Amino acid sequence: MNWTDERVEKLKKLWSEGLSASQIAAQLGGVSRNAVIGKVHRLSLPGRAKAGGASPATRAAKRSTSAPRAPNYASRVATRTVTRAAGATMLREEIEVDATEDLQFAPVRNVVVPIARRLGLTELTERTCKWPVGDPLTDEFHFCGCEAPEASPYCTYHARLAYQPVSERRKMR
DNA sequence: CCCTGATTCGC
DNA sequence: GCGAATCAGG
Repeated sequence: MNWTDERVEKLKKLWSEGLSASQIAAQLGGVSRNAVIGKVHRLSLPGRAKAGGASPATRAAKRSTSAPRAPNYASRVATRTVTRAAGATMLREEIEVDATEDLQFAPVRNVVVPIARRLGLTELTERTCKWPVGDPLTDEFHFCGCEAPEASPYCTYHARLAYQPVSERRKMR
């Protein structure tokens, strides 16, 4: 892919908004984060004040991170690790109870869905949960994005919903 | 290990 | 000019 005017402008915009190089690369498509960084240099755009970790976006996200923890969060996903407050896709973490799934599958009340990272299709990696959430036709659509065990497309919670052993189905009733 | 931006240098 | 490889860091 070559740097058309449109792509360069988008790059400038996103970069000035504080998105990371990899995020920008994902949105532009067809380029690596290195390509983005290289281009940023060539355009002699202002670099980040401090390299590494704390980008503006990161700080902003961290600030709004102290959301109230859901009441009985630990019921069956207690061992889930939810430490990933930062990442390539630095999107605000949200505690959310997925009402739809509860109504559809869960017989047990108060089962809290793990923190969704609200990832877009392009931000998924090998170890992010690919459980789709919401209507793909709306912009609310995203993926769970929680940490998934190696070789699994879903996090432990969603894997249960995806692959239901007969034994588990009985419990569901 | 995950990620970040910065730099270098062959193409 | 481009961007992969590498470096340096959280």
